[in-house]
Amino acid sequence: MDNMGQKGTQEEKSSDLDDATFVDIVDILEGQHTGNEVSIRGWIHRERDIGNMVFFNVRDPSGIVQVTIAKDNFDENKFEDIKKLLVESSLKVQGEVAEDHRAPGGYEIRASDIEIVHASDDFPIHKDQSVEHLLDNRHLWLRSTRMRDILSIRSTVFGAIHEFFRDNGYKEFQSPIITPLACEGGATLFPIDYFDEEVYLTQSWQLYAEAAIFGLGNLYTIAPSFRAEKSRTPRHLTEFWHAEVEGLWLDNEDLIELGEELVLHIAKKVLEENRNEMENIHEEGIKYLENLEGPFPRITYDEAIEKLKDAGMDVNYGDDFGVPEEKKLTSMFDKPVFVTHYPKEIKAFYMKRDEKDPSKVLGYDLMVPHVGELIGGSVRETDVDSLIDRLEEEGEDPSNYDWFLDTRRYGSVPHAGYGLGIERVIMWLCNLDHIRDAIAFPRTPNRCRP
RNA sequence: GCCGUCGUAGCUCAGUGGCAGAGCACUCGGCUGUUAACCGAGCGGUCGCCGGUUCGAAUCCGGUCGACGGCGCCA
Repeated sequence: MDNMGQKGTQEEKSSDLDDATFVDIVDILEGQHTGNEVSIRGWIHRERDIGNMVFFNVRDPSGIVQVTIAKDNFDENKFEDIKKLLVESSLKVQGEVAEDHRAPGGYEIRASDIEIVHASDDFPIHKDQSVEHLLDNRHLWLRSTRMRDILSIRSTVFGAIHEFFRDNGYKEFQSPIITPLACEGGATLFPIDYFDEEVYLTQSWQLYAEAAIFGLGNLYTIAPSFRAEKSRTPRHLTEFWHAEVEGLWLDNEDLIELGEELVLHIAKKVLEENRNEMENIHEEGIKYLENLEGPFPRITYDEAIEKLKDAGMDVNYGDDFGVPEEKKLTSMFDKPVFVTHYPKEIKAFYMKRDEKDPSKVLGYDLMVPHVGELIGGSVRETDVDSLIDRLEEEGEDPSNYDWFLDTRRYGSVPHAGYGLGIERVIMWLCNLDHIRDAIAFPRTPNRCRP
């Protein structure tokens, strides 16, 4: 750096921008710097040139403020260079902050000095944008205030999950991503070539966690899960972030409470940390979250079927709920709803049967409007012979699960756990039309780039 | 996997059998208070691809590829 070329040296001499202290734009908009000389750095969000004056809306990660550049304050060449800048050019600006009703946001910086950091090429995203174009240019669309807001909320959600489980004595445990095992019965796996052996990307951390709790105790994770299903819906990703938990000695009621408390904690943290983002993304959601408290309603599968029949829907005992059923059911409650005690035939092999009614399993789905299933959880089957029977019913070869079955051969104990789809939580909080906006670089059946 | 819609300029779209168009972006010119500024000019095309019908195809027909929307499957 001390070996810079001669070009521009004179300019740097007259500029304080190289060793300036930069302020966040949000603080200017909150009136903290009014009347003061400040420096900011960021990107040109919009640009208007009216001849002898130029207006930039400059964005940094905290906000957007108008910068006014009057020709009189700059030498002619510099002013011409500034006029030529395109949207998304990066720059440093020094100037006085003024409150002015003509400026968007009510404040502006009257520039006394500008350093062009990089003059942008013609930015591919303009005012007319199709879904396809924005997805093709996702790496650039991440600069939008919309994606910034959603991904800020996402960051809070991840933090809240870690905080909740750690505060409740759960340890973080990592399972392998590469695995020879299926886990969820129906879901399809992505095969990978592991030195000429076909193995898979994991669908779930659960089976490995069930082995680890016997030593470590209660566990959780946040990890990606992969599903090779060509699901063309607004609620599915092929790669999604999965919060999973496995706890010793838990029964179904404990597990319901653990799910409810997690969801309430996430909602509380987002309200605390992302009020501004929520106002931009889903203002009505703020009131909903403020009023959200436990307990959430709990109904059994049988009750759900009855309610749907009473509402005139054509459903029969034994059916799993499709989109129309989920919509109807969730619309009957003003909070997330737990549906418990599903028939064993429509649930995974590892779920424990209810002793009071062995046709049902001890587990639940937590459902919310617009998104569907947020959490799926269950008490785990602890009897090795029952597990083998269920695996055979699913057409699986129990010998592939031998190490897992060992967890039931050596001091088996009651335990339970659930999985939460984090993008679905974000979709619910932000009222997103599509789950792909809940993640920076979504992976769907038709798209795995950029 | 099934059903549907759409592929024309960098972007958003119009054109439905007879000269390839508009708005925005970009370039140039004008403008000292703009608000995704405005005014004038310019630049910009393998009409997704392959084949067929026709004197003539962006347009009609067959196929194919891609994207998007909905269902199913699941978190």
